[in-house]
Amino acid sequence: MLDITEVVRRSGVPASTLRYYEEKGLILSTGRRGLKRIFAPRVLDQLALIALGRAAGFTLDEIGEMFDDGGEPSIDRHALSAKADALDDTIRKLSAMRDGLRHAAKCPAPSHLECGQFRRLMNIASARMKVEKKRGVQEK
Amino acid sequence: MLDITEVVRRSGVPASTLRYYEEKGLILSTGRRGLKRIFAPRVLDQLALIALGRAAGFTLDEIGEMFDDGGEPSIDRHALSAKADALDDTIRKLSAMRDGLRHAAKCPAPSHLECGQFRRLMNIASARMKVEKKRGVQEK
DNA sequence: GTGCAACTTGAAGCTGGCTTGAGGTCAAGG
DNA sequence: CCTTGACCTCAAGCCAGCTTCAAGTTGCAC
Repeated sequence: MLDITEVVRRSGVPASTLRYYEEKGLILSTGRRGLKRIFAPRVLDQLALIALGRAAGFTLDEIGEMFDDGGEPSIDRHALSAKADALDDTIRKLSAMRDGLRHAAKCPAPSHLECGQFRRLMNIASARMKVEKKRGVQEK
Repeated sequence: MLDITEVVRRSGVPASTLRYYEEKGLILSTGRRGLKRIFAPRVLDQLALIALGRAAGFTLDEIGEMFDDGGEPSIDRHALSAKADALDDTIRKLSAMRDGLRHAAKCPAPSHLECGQFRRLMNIASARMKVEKKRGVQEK
């Protein structure tokens, strides 16, 4: 049994986040010592799985559905495939974008606007904007 | 010269967004007809460029720095390369994630937790979480 | 038994990129 | 001249995923 401090130390997840996850029903504390939450060691796996899900682009709500009533992971393999496909899609778009950026970086045209490839890229991006409702990729 | 309705129609960007961009200094209206904003046709290129930048993961502030005082694009080629590299990095991570998901989807282990590859993936994801301050990928 | 650091709670705040709403103004059509 | 309705402004709201804050408890060391 681990107290919250120990979970923070071993998972790297801040206490505030642990409380938030518990409130959301993603993890469960098994009791208290005084006020302090006590967690079963299993929570470390659950947190790793949450991290994985987040990295793969699942929302917390979606991740919540990946645990059964007992807190054991029971992941729909279809959902995994679907997410893999979605990732593939994202990857393709980002690759096109990367190639365009790379071209623009070394393109000899005086202004990027005079570069055909750059204009094509712009048009793709703005056409996507017209069609897509909401989709974002952040890179910090 | 285009009024805002025309810009909306031709760019697909909502009027509220145009006003927001103008407020942020990303685009400039060249005057008014009554109350209505009037834009130079150039704004369509600017909007396409903004869409491109957004799709490539630039923030609006970063995109703002890509226009010179006159509103002409003057993009630092180094910044483009750097962004391309960042995209590459993201693409690599997403690819690893996709492969892991795909494996998990067809892995015969009774629980994903018993699958070595899945656990490795989980560990990578949670290790990243410990190290990284803020990085996100949204899909859908 | 007392101090105090570390925990607790609930609510509010933050970031980015917009959207929405209330209330106001104006040009054009009838 | 008057209505209509598309635009305007400014402020507030929304989303996810947290973080931060103020105020309240607590276990443990002394």
